[in-house]
Amino acid sequence: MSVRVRFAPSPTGVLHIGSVRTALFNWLFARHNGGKFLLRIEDTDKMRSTDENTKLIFEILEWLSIDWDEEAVIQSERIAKHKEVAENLVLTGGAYYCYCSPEELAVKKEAALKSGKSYKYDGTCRNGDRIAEGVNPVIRLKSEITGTTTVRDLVQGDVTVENSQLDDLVLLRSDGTPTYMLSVVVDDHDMGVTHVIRGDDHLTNTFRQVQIYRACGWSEPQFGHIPLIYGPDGAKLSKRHGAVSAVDYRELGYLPETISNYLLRLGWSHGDDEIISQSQAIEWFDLASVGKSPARFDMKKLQNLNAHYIKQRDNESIFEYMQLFFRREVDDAQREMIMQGMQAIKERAKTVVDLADAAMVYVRAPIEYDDACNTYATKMHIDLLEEVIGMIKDIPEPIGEDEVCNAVKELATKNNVKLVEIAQSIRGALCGKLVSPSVFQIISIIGKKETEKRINSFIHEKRTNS
RNA sequence: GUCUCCUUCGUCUAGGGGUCUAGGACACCGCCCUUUCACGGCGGCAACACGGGUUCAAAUCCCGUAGGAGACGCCA
Repeated sequence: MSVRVRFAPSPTGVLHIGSVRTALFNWLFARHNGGKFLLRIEDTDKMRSTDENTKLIFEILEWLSIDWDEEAVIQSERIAKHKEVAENLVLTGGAYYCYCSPEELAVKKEAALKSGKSYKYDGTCRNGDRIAEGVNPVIRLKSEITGTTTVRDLVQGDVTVENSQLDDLVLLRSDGTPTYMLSVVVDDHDMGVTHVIRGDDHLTNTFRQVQIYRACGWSEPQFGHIPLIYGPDGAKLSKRHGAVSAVDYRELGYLPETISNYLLRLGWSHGDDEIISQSQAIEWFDLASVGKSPARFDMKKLQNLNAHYIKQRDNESIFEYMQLFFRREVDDAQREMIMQGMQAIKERAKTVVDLADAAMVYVRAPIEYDDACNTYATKMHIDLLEEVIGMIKDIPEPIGEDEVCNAVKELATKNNVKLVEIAQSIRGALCGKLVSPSVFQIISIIGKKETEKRINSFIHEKRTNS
């Protein structure tokens, strides 16, 4: 039987980075096994689901080159089917109507909590002999109360629980809508899902779901519960840890290949390999190598990987991506200059945002000067800059990097100062800060006129200030 | 509280009885390169949670303990 897996996100919030990993693992598993990767949007909570979130799910998957097979299933369109299954189950004796009101249940729950016991539905209506007038009943599963249930989990191994720990879960709410537990089982069955790979927060739900499969007389899929991603403090990754949505990472300037590679290595490994391409991932991926222990999200390692993939990308494609982060129009001439400086700025960038930022030195004069520049703006430096301007005038255009470099070195020797003194003051004048690619490279790219203009502005600014 | 799962450097991990004085990567520190910052190169620091077994031999197998996490909804 060929493999069919699914990714079933709920559009009640922005797609969590942990969900993205679940999608990735499912996709890799399907592609590795030559099976199908299906998508199902679990939008039954109409109050909290939004079209915007649904759109983002598609968008992020496409961004990560995670393609799905067949048409995405919209869960809310299948409610009638879920309902039918629940009602059939009542007919076959696998489920029953329960007339206990939420208020009654709340009282019992409170009492259980008070006496220090864990709450479980007590089965008041289980025999079907109780009907309360004027109450819309729910449908509950008549689950096994003796024996044990074992899930042979592909990641976690065999996990067994006493059936007495489980209670009769609600399948259909009093308003006639199906619960999550029912919907997942019915949909997975109807979609022919063979392997359910999801976060291990669902592991204990699995026992309940298995009971539903059995009550319906359906064969169960295989399960693989992968550990969740935690924040740096070891708790479930959440908003307070910073970026949690996949969209956030895109906006922070991370490349899709970075995200895939990083997420894959979180909890899964292939020997000592760190840099893994998508095709290698497909070739190597297996559930057996997924670790059982949860992994913490490490932003530093993500950045390092991103820096690696930025260097890997060709200039054209990275420029396209950078444009999302430019806060101004970039004309063809400017584009040309950025392209010339690309290699230099790629080496320094951790994110595409860094890259877009760094590219600005080729595009425009500094908007303001960092305080640090003052160290290289003493009278001596200003005088030296005057000389630099004179010196540059003598060099014919187009001005070469080595030429300026040699000329400035000569100037340094002549004035008996270290090269760093002149280079840094030029840097301050050209960039407004003391960190940038080679100043000689910048001069050769932006040209004589622009160099002169920027240095003059700097001199003017620093003279009037002092 | 009950149930379930987890536990190797700060972090991600390799390892599946002897090849482990525990390997790699990120981070950190130092040196080299150098006009700054990076990049790159070289080197360093740093871990088998604890306690009992089993065995000639345990990071590896078993049992406890401790710690952590998740699940216990008419949410998904």
